[in-house]
Amino acid sequence: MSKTTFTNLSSEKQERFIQAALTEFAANDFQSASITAIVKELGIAKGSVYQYFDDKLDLWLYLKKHCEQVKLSYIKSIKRSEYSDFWKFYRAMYANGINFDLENPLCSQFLYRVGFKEMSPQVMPHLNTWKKQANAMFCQLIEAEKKAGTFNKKNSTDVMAHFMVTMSMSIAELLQKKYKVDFEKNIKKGKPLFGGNSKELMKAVDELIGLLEKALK
Amino acid sequence: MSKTTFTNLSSEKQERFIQAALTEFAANDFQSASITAIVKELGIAKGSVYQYFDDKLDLWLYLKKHCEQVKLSYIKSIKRSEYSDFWKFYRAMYANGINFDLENPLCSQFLYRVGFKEMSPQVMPHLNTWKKQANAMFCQLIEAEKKAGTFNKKNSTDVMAHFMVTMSMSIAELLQKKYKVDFEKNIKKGKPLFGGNSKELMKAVDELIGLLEKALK
DNA sequence: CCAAAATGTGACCAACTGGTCATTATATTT
DNA sequence: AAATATAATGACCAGTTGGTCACATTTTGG
Repeated sequence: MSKTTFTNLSSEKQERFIQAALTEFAANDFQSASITAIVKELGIAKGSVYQYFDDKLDLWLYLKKHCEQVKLSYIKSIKRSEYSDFWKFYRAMYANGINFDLENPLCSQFLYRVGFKEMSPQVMPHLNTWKKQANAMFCQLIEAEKKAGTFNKKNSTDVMAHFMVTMSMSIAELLQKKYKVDFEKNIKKGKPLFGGNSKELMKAVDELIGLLEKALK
Repeated sequence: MSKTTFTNLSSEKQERFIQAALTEFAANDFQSASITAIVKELGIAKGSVYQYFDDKLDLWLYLKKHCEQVKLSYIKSIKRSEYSDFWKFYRAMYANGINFDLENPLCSQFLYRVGFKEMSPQVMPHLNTWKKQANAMFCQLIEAEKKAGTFNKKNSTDVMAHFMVTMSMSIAELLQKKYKVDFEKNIKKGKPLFGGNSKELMKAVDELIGLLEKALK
């Protein structure tokens, strides 16, 4: 997971490298992402990449861990115990997730790829870790809510968890459809992923959460 | 869309070719799918492919249309008017969809890729056509149900449609999670996608539809 | 039976890929 | 200032790709 040569680099250089690599890996899947394209963009020699990382997979894993940590920093601050109602808690978590998207479009796009689109055989063994974690977390939450009586006990926990995880992550697509947000364009122009219309956006989110609520409680 | 040279081929040869191409394009995204691999598998010359199709994209588009037609043949037989209850109708449609999966694992896997995982820039303009159609169809259905009073009028049609389409298509993932069905393995072994446990499967489907029903009515 | 049309072929091409490594340049320490 | 350790380089490699085209083979119909 990244050689000392990379960690020894000045943090500016590291950041520049990460940005360039992320841009490439956010726009292409593992197989198609090109190391050559990254070094060309950075104006460095290809050999340098292999002074920093063992190989392409090593770089990918580093980027993945990096982005996951950034995302985690947005989410872990929200605690269930600080909210009276589960759905208020859920909504707060969601809002933070959107903040993450707005402030880290590249990370967001890359993780979207990793979580939803990636199927390259080389990385298959390293997928699902995040989704599995999210799923496990939701299962735990749901069990607790069942005990508290706010969730329907008749439905199996894993189906409910699947329901929530899927809908949570599908919001992006809804927004693309409903508001014709063009993520790719926004990324290329350096704009925030949602182009700025967060209010409209939260309305759609609210409606979707409302549906979830009706389904599960 | 495919040259006369291909349509002139005996239907056995056509079928063999389609199977081989589909196998490759079901297992790899557009960029990574290899024409060389297809001709090697078939034992024909690479030049032949370009006697049949203009280029890689032309072949892909042909496969897409082919699979969509096969899928459509399973779905179009189900008519809303023949069911008293929307959810019975929906369930019947879903059962037919699963039949399609069982009987055409390669088509199914390929369409799954096209609809969910594909992001190769070359094919981007040709994506979403199916999803858009599905979405439009659901919007129409929902509007009708709203008028009949069986769907909640307070929720916007497009959010509801998104809800249904997303959940419908996510079933595959749920089954992978819940029953640890390994699609890739089943495909390689020539088994049906779900390995045969259709009963267990329909139970999960029923539960999910139950959740949808609660959310929307 | 032969000519003409339709199919099939595979060596070949340019463009790319991830990865290597001997060499050079730059810091750091003695 | 010399010696050593660290970092950067880019020509080069073997392997891949989609696509071409002059040629060989087969099928067709007069």
